Amino acid sequence: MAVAKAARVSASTVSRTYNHPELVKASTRRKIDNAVRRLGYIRNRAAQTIHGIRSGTIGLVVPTIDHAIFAELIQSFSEAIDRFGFTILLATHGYDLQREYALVRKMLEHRVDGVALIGLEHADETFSLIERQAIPSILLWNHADQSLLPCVGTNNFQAGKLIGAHVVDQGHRDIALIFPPLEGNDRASQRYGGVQTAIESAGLEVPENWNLKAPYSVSGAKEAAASILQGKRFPTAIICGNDVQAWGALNAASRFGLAIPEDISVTGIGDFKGSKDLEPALTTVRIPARQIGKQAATTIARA
Amino acid sequence: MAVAKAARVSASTVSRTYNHPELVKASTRRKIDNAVRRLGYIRNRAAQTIHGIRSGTIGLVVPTIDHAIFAELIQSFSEAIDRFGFTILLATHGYDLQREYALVRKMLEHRVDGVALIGLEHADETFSLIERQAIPSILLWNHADQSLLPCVGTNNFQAGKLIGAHVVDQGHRDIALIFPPLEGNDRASQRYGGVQTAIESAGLEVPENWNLKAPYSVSGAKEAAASILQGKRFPTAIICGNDVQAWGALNAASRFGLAIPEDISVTGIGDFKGSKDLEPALTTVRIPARQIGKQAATTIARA
DNA sequence: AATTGTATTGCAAATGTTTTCATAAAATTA
DNA sequence: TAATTTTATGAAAACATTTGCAATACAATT
Repeated sequence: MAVAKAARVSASTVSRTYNHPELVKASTRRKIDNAVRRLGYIRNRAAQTIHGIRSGTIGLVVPTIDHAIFAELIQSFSEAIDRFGFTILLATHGYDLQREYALVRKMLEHRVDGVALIGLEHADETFSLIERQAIPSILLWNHADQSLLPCVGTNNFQAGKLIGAHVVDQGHRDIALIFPPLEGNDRASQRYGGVQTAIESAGLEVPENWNLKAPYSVSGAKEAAASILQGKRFPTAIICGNDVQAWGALNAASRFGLAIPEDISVTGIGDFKGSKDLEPALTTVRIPARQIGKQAATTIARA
Repeated sequence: MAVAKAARVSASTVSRTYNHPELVKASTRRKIDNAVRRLGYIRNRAAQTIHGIRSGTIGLVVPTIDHAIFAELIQSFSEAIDRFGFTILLATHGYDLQREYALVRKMLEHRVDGVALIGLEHADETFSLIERQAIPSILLWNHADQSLLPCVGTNNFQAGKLIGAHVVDQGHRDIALIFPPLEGNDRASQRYGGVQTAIESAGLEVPENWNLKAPYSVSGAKEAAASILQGKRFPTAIICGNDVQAWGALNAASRFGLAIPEDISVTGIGDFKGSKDLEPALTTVRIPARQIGKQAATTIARA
């Protein structure tokens, strides 16, 4: 190796200077340091990794980053994992669980020291892959006691039920729903289930044309809400699957000149950082993204 | 190697099955395939990397992810780079350029095939490191002709000047500014410079107590705006350094019962996806995050 | 001066893969 | 059938590093 040559020592000694400096004489260390600096040498982790030494990376595979939903989570996960000396290998699958499988495979090719995925629902191959490779893993954002793999997150069914019950308790009888597409998204599915459960157990029902699926974006939800508000009959409450869509609905209500919460109530479910500052205020269930990220990082780094 | 043993062939043949399958007999390939499946074998990229074969990773170092500013950029960059077969190694430095240097070093230890950074301003060591290691690099988000390294982004000075001139042209004379801290953030600095230039060249001046720096968050800006609006004299326009802060200012205005844009004008600079759907509408300069990400990915993948 | 102990370093093997070169086997041609 | 070409495979070196073991050097003790 070049540095060893330049410092006139063996490769072993260079290696030791990095990994067990106390075993090498101060003067030798200085020689090596100089050579390192002179040549601009940077250790090659790949070469370490094939020795079975950990790669120092954690694979993080998320559906998407740009909806601000996961951004906060990724940020806190990244910060926390960094403190353990790991770096994140990041990839997005766009709610396609087959792609997720392929991405996890790719992560394993890179010999990540662990994988973190969003949600509890994944392709069977993904589960068996993780199991066979015996790679530390963690599922984020959603929580269930009987999960196959370790998970940290909230119980989204409960969150949905909570918000549904809250709206019903406020006396609303005409309720509309705006949710994202549910396939491949167990978080949304469970929230939806929770909301429906709460509504049904109050003996209510959501009419077909008030039960909408809209794209996971402010504008998508705004359009959906507008289509509801255009009708001659109005709901008195719109329950949205998440804060981004709630924000869209809020904007639509403003556009129609409706006062919140006098004329209409809009609720979200809290995966959105800015929600607490919205005017008019949004009723929402907070989900502690930062805590989830931090806790997850700790769990997987210790594995 | 285990697979070679199990299939009773040499390691060379296994390698060829992956890289030059046409060179190996179909029957042998089948044997190897079976062994691979049976053992759940996954190629070790680290071992390839030490051969000088590319690692298939690009290092992306950003100030932060969770402000939704960069989320869209990261998303599009990630998608685009994925199409070239690369995976992202992601890290955040929290606007600390020394930390950024350390992170870039770490990326180089992992032998990334390229690095992408945010902004044009970086520690000298960072520049010399990139230069010495001759690693393909790209600077995102900001653009300048005389940049030391390749960059794709917008001219933030121009953006600032544009919005400043627009506000002045509308006849505003009492203008307040809310910007994020400028240290280590050349995007914000340049916008600020542009806005100030526009204001000064109209012969105007921003009073000290209307020229605020606030944290890069909705709530931070909301507070700052509130402190301005509490005074007995009001500005007729608030120019914010970015859309997140503009959103905060908007919320503050709503809280004070001010109508937009009749009573007060609020402008942002567009790094925020949902801005176009805000009610009341936000005046802003759009920055094409998706395009920047895509273009950057293409540039660096080709390098 | 001989012995023992300790501190420092190098050697060689190992890691998982790719690649070049050589060789063996099979197929083609004369 | 022999000679030649083609196809398929293996052996060995290379990549950058770590590590166990051996060797050397030096100091301390007897």
